[in-house]
Amino acid sequence: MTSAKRVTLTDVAKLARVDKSVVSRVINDDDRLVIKPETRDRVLAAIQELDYHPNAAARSLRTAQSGTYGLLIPDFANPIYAEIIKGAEQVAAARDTVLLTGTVHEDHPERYVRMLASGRVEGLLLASDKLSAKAIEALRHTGRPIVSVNQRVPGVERMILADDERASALVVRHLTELGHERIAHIRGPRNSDTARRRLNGYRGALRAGGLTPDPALVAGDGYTSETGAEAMRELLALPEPPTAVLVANVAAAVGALSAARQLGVRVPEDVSVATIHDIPLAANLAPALTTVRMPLAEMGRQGMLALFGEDSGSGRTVVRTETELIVRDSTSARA
Amino acid sequence: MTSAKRVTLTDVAKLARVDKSVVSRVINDDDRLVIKPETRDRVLAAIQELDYHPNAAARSLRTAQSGTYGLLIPDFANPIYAEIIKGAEQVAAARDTVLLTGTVHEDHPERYVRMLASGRVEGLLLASDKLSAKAIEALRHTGRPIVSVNQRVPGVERMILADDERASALVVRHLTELGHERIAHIRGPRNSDTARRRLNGYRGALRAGGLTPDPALVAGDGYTSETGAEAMRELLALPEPPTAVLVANVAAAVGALSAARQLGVRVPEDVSVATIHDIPLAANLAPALTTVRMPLAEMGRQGMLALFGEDSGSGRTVVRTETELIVRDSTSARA
DNA sequence: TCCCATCGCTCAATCGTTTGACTGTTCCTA
DNA sequence: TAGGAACAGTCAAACGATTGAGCGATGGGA
Repeated sequence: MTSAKRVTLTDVAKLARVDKSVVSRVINDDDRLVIKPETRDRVLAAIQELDYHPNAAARSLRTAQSGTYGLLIPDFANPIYAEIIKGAEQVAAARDTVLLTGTVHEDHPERYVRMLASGRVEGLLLASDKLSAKAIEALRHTGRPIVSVNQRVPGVERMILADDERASALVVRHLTELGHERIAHIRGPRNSDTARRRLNGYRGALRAGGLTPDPALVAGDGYTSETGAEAMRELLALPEPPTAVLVANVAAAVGALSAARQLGVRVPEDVSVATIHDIPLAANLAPALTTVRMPLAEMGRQGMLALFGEDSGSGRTVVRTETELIVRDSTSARA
Repeated sequence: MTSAKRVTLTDVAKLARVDKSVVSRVINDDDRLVIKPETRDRVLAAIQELDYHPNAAARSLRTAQSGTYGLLIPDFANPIYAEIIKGAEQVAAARDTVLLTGTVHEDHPERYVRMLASGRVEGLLLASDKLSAKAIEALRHTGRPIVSVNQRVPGVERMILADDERASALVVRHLTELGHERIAHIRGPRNSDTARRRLNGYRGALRAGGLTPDPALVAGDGYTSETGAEAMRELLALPEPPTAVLVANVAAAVGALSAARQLGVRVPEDVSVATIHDIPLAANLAPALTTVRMPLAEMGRQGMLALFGEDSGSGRTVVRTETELIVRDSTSARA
């Protein structure tokens, strides 16, 4: 009910019997301010008493800084973004800035341009590949810092990547150690940067293990359970089917598992399955999936740091820490 | 490279050879402005030419409106919030306002108070029960609109709820129709509003079906797979175990399923299992779970509308649309 | 004793928009 | 032909915080 109109700096100054500039400097710890302790106390008491909170708009207007950063993701339903968000939020909170997370709507790219251009957000973390080239150009044109996370985005100078090649390699090595030689790959979308890197890693690791990549053992073209199921059926229909499959992501792996089940092919007895991204779902499937944990939260963290210009290097950063193979029930020694 | 310092209304006004107030009124479609079409065209051309974007801070300062609303959730990793976010974002985008979604950190409730009090956000959608009573009181004290979604929050006047009682009832009816009579309930946390409502619905539906609720058949106290597994073990250890179980949420159901598997109890042959919230995971488990789809996106939508004051009623709103039983493989006729 | 430095503040301009009030033309109507 | 209405804008005061410059009083050193 205490619907006090609105408390401003002037109100506080009046109550504390000082100029509002003093209040402002006290709040902002301005070291050019020389002040008697008792005056400072009066100011602080007044702030307390009136429950004063600085107006964000006025502050932004004067300082040309909003203390807000944006994080663009394609879809909240995909749990890998939850991790990225967590890392980014952590850094934002520590820097006392606000993180504005939203999904990209392809139909309205100008929304994001406006947010940057109007000064509402100071910089953007791009974790989505759903933005068109011209939308990105428009974003870049605002002159505000933009950092991409988890994929290369043409035109964006700073990027934070996971070591997708190594993730694939970890799986392939695990499978070869189990005695597998016909190792297939269900790949992600052709236009996806991560999918390409995972494919590269798969091929490289095969060669490193003395095996020759067989083009017939690469199937699929998507990150959904439908494309995964379809690709699995293709592979299992081969004259000489694979004994193990590296699936590019968990959604596709879920599809692959159910396709195998429907065909009466047992996992891991008849075919081993492993995938990339250790989201909780992976552990709860039957059989529980062998996966590679990726440093998603760390990537969010580093992305945020790069936005602040607090990162070490320049250009591309590959986050290697935390990448780890998690062996569960979906892979076993070759029969 | 065109690093023009910063384009303001004054720049546009100069180029268009009018007063800046004219430009402002043109932009805001002020109907009190009378203007020659050719002048308006000059203004629009100047805006285009300079790529002018109104400064959000200045506008907020003057109008005392930020065009930003907050949505607080406990955890991005929980897919039910992805749905709520989707609905809320939709409305926000249609109203041309910005939605700021963030997770609640219990350690820093003043963060949210500050955001409201500083005028950064104009209102709050609360989808989290992680806020302490005094944090909520502090939020309320800002005098800004607050709407809770998916649960009752003491002190918050507007709330959007799903019909959790009915969801439980749908499952119980489905199970009785399959011939089950010993129907158990693995309940959610004691301090959770949704958990209580689901329990009530379960009891009510049993009675409506002519069955007497047996306290021994209610187990559990949590929404995690650990509590679900534990509760399932308890139930299966009963002298006369249930033939069907309604689990309060999917996470607990996942635990329940794996507990059953470990004990060699088959689902649905030996015991039927069903749960509430039709998230994608439910369809991908083995066996695929029978669930009740809840109107989460619709709740997000309505919550946002309530924030705008555009909702119909006052106080409590229960969203019934879209609630639907999805029968899959985890429930079958009693053996 | 005088001067200057330091202390402890105050003054006022400024950030970019919005908006109520106001001004100077035309034009129509009585 | 005077007077009011409609037209086509202009003026200037806000909104609330930040910040460089300024200014009187006190104290210390030469």
